[in-house]
Amino acid sequence: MHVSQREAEILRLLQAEGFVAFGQLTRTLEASAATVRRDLERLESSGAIERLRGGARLASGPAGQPERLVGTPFEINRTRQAPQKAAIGRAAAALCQRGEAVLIDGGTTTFAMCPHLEGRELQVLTNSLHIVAELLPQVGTRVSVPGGAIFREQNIILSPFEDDGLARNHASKLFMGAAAVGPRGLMQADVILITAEQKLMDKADDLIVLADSTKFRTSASFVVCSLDAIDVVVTDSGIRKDDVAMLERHDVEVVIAQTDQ
Amino acid sequence: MHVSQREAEILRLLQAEGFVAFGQLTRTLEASAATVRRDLERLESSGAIERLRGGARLASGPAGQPERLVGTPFEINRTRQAPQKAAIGRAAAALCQRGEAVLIDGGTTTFAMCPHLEGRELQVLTNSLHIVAELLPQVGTRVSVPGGAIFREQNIILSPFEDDGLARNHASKLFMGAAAVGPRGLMQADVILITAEQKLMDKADDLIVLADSTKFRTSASFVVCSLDAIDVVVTDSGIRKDDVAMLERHDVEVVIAQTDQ
DNA sequence: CGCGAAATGATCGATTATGAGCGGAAATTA
DNA sequence: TAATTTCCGCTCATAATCGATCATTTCGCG
Repeated sequence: MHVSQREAEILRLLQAEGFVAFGQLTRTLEASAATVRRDLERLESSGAIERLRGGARLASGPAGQPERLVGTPFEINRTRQAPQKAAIGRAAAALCQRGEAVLIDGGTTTFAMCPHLEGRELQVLTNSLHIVAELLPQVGTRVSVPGGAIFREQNIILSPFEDDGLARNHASKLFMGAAAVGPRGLMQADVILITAEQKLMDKADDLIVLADSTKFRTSASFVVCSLDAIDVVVTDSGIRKDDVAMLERHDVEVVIAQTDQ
Repeated sequence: MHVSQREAEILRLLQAEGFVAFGQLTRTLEASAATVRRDLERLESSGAIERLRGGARLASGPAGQPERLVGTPFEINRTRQAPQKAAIGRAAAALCQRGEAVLIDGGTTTFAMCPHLEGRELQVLTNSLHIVAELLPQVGTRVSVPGGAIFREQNIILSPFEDDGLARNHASKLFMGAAAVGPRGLMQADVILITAEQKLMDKADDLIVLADSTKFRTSASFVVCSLDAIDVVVTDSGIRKDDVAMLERHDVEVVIAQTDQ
């Protein structure tokens, strides 16, 4: 069994149980104690897990919130392309004017904006409880949510009705993630997001899409809107020239976030 | 079972019951008395719990465990009358039919219902983010929220508009806390709660008030509704006979939760 | 095939968690 | 008040874990 296999297995066990005992790992991985120890060291320094005497558990997020939520698709996705998402989040946050009213759709890329919104005194409306939890401690930021049922899988609020309590709501910018972006437009993998996102789009002047560069080389099931509806795309330096050209042909402004720093 | 698991379980039991007996801990944790003792010592020195002869209870005072929430009115209030609130929460949860749609107003007493709602497959609508966070991990429970702005102080969602996205919403029961209950009716200390609670009352058939017995011997600034509007009061055995008589004169059913067990 | 780097396994001393036993303190009961 | 029960704090022995070091194996590469 190889390093990557063992690490994957450790994370799998952790997501299933929340905690793994040291002895259990040496047995299920069929590796020596020293090896397991080194695996755990590596995972800890990468920030994925937290070691305690006798075993390890998933790292509690930046806020140390209830461990109930770890192991969700959201948490797993969050670690993918993490440096790129962080850079994109910072660049997107920089687009906000002080005191502005903005909408932030759910997703791990838009979530990366949150740490950089502190002190901008924004009025944020979001359907993502992850984002709510992240923004709530920021004293200057005002947070609102639409009405509706909470979908556990995505941890977002969706209303089956036209009426979501936001009829009077309006914002200058809408920040939205994407499963994929291609010539046919912005795509999502989950059908229940479509109507919710279209409702949000009606409420905002500008649509700003956050998508790391891998999103341009893939595809997803459902088209949310065409490229013409997009005003700005924030991505990372891995984006290809022809994708930039494709976006600019549709009058989309392309912001490339620098991952360094 | 390991340290972190045991500590989490102790805190979970404490939240549900308000008090745990020493013998109960050794049995449910399947650990020796010495180990349980050491766990309690650790939790006590961290300020999370308070030990007393025969068991432990939640620390009264400004020292909850997630640092974020320390000092908030909610956390301070939560430990007041904790065993009584836990008993009231259990009794109130028992009033719910399987699969029922209920409204739960924010507050520390209504919050105490949450651990006992698991497995009842309820459809819960609440304006309290504390309750949302507590109910979300329960797989059978469906959670909805109204639209509106989030007030950091109370951690609840309030809408300044008539329209809160819940026009089509209805429930058979509304569970509500109170700052005080007296001859003039149900009282709250915070004025911004009044209109929100009146909106909720319109959506439910029955109003069930959760109030520990100390709430009958105090007063608060704002009257939300008269006693006649209340259908059931759930309280603890500390309530005085004349208060019970007062409630029954207004056709209020009184449920007295037993703290023991 | 040989070399070097990386990964793995084994060992040792130190630290820590756990369980059992004991004497004393507190609460209960007679 | 005295006897009894229960609980608490303490010590000690045992077992597991940890960090570090060193030998061995595996793998990649020329």
